[in-house]
Order: sequence, then structure tokens, then C-alpha cells
Amino acid sequence: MRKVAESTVRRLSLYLRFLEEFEHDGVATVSSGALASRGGTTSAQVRKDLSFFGSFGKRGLGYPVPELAGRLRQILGLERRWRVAVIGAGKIGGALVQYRGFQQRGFDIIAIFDADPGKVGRQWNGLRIHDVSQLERDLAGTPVDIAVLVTPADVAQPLTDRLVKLGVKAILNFAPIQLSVPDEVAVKTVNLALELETLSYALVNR
Amino acid sequence: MRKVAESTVRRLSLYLRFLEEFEHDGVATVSSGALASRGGTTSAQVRKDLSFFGSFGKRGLGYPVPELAGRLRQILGLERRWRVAVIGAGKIGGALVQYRGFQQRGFDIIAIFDADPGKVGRQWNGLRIHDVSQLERDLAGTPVDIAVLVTPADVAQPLTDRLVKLGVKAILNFAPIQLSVPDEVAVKTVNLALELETLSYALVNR
DNA sequence: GTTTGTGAAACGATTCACAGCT
DNA sequence: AGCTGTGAATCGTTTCACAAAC
Repeated sequence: MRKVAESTVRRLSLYLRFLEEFEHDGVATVSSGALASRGGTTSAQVRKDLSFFGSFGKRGLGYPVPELAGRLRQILGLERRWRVAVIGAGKIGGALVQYRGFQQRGFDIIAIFDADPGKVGRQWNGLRIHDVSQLERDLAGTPVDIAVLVTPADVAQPLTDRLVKLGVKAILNFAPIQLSVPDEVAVKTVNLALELETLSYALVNR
Repeated sequence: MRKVAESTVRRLSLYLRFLEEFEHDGVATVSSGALASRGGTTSAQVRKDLSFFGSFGKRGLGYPVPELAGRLRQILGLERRWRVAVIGAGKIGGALVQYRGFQQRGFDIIAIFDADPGKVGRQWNGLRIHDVSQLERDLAGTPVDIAVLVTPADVAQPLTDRLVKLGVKAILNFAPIQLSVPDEVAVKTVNLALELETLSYALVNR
């Protein structure tokens, strides 16, 4: 079960969303074709994706909606809650902290940090913004699973090094920089400028 | 020159960022290896990526930094400015409007829309928030190249249809939904929940 | 000697197609 | 009859390796 493509994991995440809609509508079983059409892919792709993790369907019938949703939650690690620290209390950090989707999906923001003394001490969503210089002290007894980096590019790498030393095993990075981390740490970078530039490319190349 | 992989375009965008740093530091030429190490890829990959668009280097020497940067800007469509409309004046929309990277890279936000009467009429960064019901009237004489969708999922598709009818040719979508558009319209979806779930998957699978 | 540009090889992901179960 | 599960075929991307240019 090791060595599943990232593209597969992303699709599983989409399938889960669709399954939850089907579940909500009281649909009992769903075919790979139905799942595929909702997700812009093919039925063969859906079956192949699921086959990496087991066989959950019944031939001639399809997949039982609640069971498959449950298995996907299990596979994606959504049956437990994750402890998230947000580093950077700027506009994007603020939007993220407010975003209810985090909580809903099992991601609990347990701490917010910033370097600006004007922001430190303020409350956001009931959480006090801490001084990032106290990162090590404040997180000493508090395991953090995921750090969300929402800082300027120039401090992102040193902060990453500190977070890794604190035992953080996954980083969602919004700084426009390619972070270097040890192999055992997972990083996902969201780079808005880059997304816009792929659109710009698409606009000039047609 | 048609049919270049999206992964290639994304890397070109990264290379451009590095080239601009080299340019700033007064470096005159750069090898594919140097570019690769900054971007977490290989020298062969860099050369292959560039080879889709021409040959810009000198054997034995490397690539002339300012020339290559210029060519990449050209390829990526960053030599002109793009007109961007933001649909949705929520937290994320606000963060985007404030984000200086847009302006810097040639993306001018020319209009903001929202459905909430409490927000319509307010000023954001010198731009008045317009009523989204007036989208067609307000954009009638104003060509929009790119729309940034920052709305709830349930209104994203109908809004997309209206935007496409208005001639928008590219959409940066933050709504957690798979948009359907005609072939000639480019869509990039940024789905934060999905990014978090890939991290969650990485955390449980090691 | 160094580094590009590029066919060819290797690798990885998607699609096909069908046997096997319900 | 319908739909899954999966090897095999196909397609696309990355890496290799080397001749050509400087």
C-alpha cells in the first residue's frame, strides 16, 4: 500500500466530498462511473485509485456509500483530529483562522504566532497571538502536527528549521519559496503568484 | 510549441523567480545545474523544459540571466498587464486584494463584487465593492481577462457561467467545487481542504 | 574542460478491455 | 445484465547519456 501517487490521494479527497453529498442525499450505493462524472475523471481511474487500498465494491452493484466514505476517511487520516499552528498573523493567516472548513475536517488551530509586537497579545477567534520568538517555549509541551506558514519569504526557511526541530511533521507553506526539509517532513506549498502565471500562460497560448 | 505540460509551465515560473534573484545579485550567466538546485529539480529537467521554447543557452557557459528572464516573461505572458475581477469580498478575497504580488506581477484588480448589501459600496484598496447582481452591467464595457472566484460553493457554478458569458477566459477558483467551463476557458482551482488532506494522508502513512 | 540541446531509455500514470462476481 | 478489480497496453513525463558548441 506504500507508494501511492499524490494525484491519487488528491482524487480520493474529492471522491470523499462527493460521497458525503451522496450520503447526505440518502443514496445507498454508487458506481465508479457516478463518482467519476462528479469528479471529472473516468470510472477506470476511480476503480484503480480505490484498488490501491483494497476492494470496497460489489460487482454488479457499485460501492456502499457510507462504508466507502468511512474507509476513505480512514485512509486519508481524517478519523482523528490534527493539531495545527499558524505562523504569521497577516491577512491570509487571518482568513485561514476564520475558515470553518479546517475545524470541520478535523484540523484544530491550537496556536497562532507573529513577529509583530503590535499583533502579539491580540485575540483571534478566541486564540491569543503569541510572539514567534517564544515559539520553542510556547510549544514545548504541546505537540503540533501541522504548521501553516504564512510569513514573508525571507523568514520562511529559518522558521521551518525551528518548526522541524520542534517535531512538526507537515507544513502547509504559503510563502513563495521552495522550503528544504528532512525527508520525513511533508510539505505542500501553495503559491498564488505561480497559479496566476499558469493562467497567464494559458491566456497567451491559444 | 503547443502541448507543453502544466508541470513544465509551473517550473518555468519558478525558474523566472530564481533568475530575478540572480539578476538582482548581478549574476550574468547561470547554468542549468544552478537553476535546478534552487528549484529542487535536475539540470536535465531544466534544459528539457527550456528546449520546448527554443535554445537560450551557450554550450560551455550557461544561460544569460537577463535574456532568459526576458524570454520566460514573454513565454508566460508577463510582458503585458492582465485585468482581474475579484468575485467575493470575504476574508480570502480581502487578503488577495491587499496582496502586492498581484500588482507586481502584472495583475491589476479592476473590480470587486459581492452579494452582501452590507459590503456593497464599501471601499477596498481604493476600489468600491460592487453588487454582484450588476455584474453584467458593470463589466459591459470593461474587458476582464481573469476572474478570481472567492465565493461559497453553491454560487460558484452559476457565477462561472455568467463570467464566461461576459468573455472571461481564465478563472482562479477558490470555491471547493469542480467548475465546468468551455474548453477555451482556463481554470485553476485552489482547494485548501484538499491540500490539508494530502498532508493528513502523509502523516498517517509513514 | 564545461555545459547545452536532444534523441533514446526508463519510469510512472492513465486508459483499455475483459474475466469474474453479484 | 451490470459493475468491479486488475493485468496489459498506452500515453506522457522524467532521466540518461552523449555529440556538438564554446
